[in-house]
Amino acid sequence: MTEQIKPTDSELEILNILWDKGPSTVREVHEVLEQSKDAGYTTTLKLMQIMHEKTLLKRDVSNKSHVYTANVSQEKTQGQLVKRMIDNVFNGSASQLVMQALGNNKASSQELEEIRKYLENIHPNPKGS
Amino acid sequence: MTEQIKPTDSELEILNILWDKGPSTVREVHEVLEQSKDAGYTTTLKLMQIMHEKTLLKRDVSNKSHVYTANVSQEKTQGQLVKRMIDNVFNGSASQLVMQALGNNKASSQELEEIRKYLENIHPNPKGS
DNA sequence: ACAAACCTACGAATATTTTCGTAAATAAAA
DNA sequence: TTTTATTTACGAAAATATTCGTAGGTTTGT
Repeated sequence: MTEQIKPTDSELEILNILWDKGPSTVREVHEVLEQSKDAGYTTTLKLMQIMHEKTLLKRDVSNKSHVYTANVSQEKTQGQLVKRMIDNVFNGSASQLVMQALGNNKASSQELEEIRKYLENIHPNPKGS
Repeated sequence: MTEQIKPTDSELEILNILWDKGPSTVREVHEVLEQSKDAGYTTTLKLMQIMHEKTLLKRDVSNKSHVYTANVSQEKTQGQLVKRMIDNVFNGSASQLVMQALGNNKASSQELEEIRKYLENIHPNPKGS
């Protein structure tokens, strides 16, 4: 069994920023975070330190301002979160999750088109709709 | 804005049982729960009482053993959880979630077929571009 | 050199979630 | 009736997650 990645909501926010920006200092992460929520600087610092202890983040201590990097891939993390949702919320049915994600205008028509193409690749439609 | 349904993991387990079995007593829920985890009876009771306070559950007190029912629909709850995942994990892209859910053999070929049919039936509302 | 700004580490307060022991009431069994 | 089992209510412990103040060190600006 591969290790379970289970970031909390706050941790996920930080991972998102690091996946987006790449290696960053606490200050850099905090400045992005501030735009959407209000938390003190040391709160962000503490969170990232904890994430480092959990090995969710790597860090480079050679400079005064430590530089943190995500130590789990976005793909793999997304995969585990989706799998968990399929199991816990959709009783193991991936298709039910997909349909829920496609309903209610959650996806634009452009996105729907993307998905159609993707589907044809992994499961070509013999009739060619 | 509609009320936010945000069940915890434990609460979701209970909701799943109630959605599946319909109105049930604490004992009935607990017996199902026991099969997959080990927790004491009063733990289940307390959880369901809290869920009732939060109005996640309704209850009928006319008998000695109270009968609980889910007070949120499975559809709506699933929808909100999926939307939250799209926002927090996939930066708002439903298609990315879908592709993640379809990759890595998370869906059987039968499921893929279901999804393909579902997609053909969708009449996309052109709001995104 | 001195002060101001910045950074980390640490500990602890808060908040939330999960767990369960115990007491009181009711029902069932003996 | 007396005992045993079942159920609720309550409170609080335990576990986890989030927040922040403060101290001490380093760098930067004057």
